[in-house]
Amino acid sequence: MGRTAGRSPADTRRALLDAAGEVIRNRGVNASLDDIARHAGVSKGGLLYHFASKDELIQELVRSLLEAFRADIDSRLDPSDDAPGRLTRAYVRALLAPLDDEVAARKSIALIALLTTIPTVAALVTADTDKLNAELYADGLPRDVMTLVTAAADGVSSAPLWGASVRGPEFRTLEHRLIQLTRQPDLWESIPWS
Amino acid sequence: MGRTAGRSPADTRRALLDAAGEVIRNRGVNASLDDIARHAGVSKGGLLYHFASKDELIQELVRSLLEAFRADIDSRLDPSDDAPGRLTRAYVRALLAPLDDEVAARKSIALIALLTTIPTVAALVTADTDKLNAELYADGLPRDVMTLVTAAADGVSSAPLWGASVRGPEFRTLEHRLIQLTRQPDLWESIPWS
DNA sequence: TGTACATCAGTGAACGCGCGTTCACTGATGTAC
DNA sequence: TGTACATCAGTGAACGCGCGTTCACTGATGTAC
Repeated sequence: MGRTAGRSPADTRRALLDAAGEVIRNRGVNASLDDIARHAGVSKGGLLYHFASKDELIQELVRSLLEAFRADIDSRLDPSDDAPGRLTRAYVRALLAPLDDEVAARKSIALIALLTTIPTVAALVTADTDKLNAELYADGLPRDVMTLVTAAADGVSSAPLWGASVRGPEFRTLEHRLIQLTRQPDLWESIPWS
Repeated sequence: MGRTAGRSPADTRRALLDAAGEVIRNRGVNASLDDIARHAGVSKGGLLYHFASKDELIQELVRSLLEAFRADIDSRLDPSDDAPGRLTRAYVRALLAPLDDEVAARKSIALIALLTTIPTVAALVTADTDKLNAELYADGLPRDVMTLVTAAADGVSSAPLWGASVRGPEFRTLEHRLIQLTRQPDLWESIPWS
């Protein structure tokens, strides 16, 4: 098993990705490999044994974050729900879940946005976004309702980027309303717009 | 006037800030001072004559971006409109204005988000956000309507961060609907939520 | 079961390059007389 | 109006430090016999 006692290489790899996320979240994209490695209890050389370069580390980190984000959404799909809008509902739940949620995927949204600075990362993220958006558009809701609901969810989830708090009760109410709109899109469509 | 012919020191300073924005937008936060200076047609030493350090340059850049953003909102206030929600309407117009708008303020939202990585910048941005949010909360709309409308606007404006396009006609419709909700908040408040 | 050898999972020192910052110098404009 | 001097707005070479990457080495585990 090598020099490090008590954990498998796969554990070390995972620990390195987690450390990369945490350190980058705090210190920004130019956090040093030394910082990251130390955070995972490994030497810089050890980090580079697992990831051949900093680019590769970050690429893998983003991939794992995107996967976790998607898994978070999927885990919020209601198995007993196969009405139109079920994916949209899971999306809303995932993005509006309380920020102090223990699920790491939620916290990582800001991190992904941050990493998008790097061009190769941006390409990865765009591809993922396109795929998810296509699924949302095919979720069976009127396009305008889906657009409103996902935009509002995106807005709440992006607020922390600006330092705004979304802890107020109005955001819980908003979550309920958005979900209700996906269940009964007519509530929106039949508003007597002047 | 010094060595450079044809522009005042103030022009050079402005050119440096603009160059910093453009270069950082393309190359990320660790764009070099050399790149930025060259983009403004000045030597690295010349840049440092105007801004004593990279930190100071970035701080000033952010300050100018925040000011431009706020000026963009204010410029969209309708002088003939003093009904409740007038600031919220200007906010929606500013955030949903077509992305290819010539106004630089709109493009810079992603840039500010990007710069928020840097702790000192984050503090500046948070303070600005808090102030604007306080004004929005005091804009005379029911809190739930204001929360929905600004969240949706935030969501649309943050979409480019993820590589998503917001060019579709549904986003123009959304803008209209959000504005209408601020004019007649009862449209939302009187929905027969089950 | 013991021994020899290979491999795996690292360590940590050294290198080299990029970049922020410093510094000595400079040429055009403004001012005093 | 011409001359001397000060200042302003830069230039560009040099320095030094941090950080990504390389590299020679190492100790624990796995495998063959």
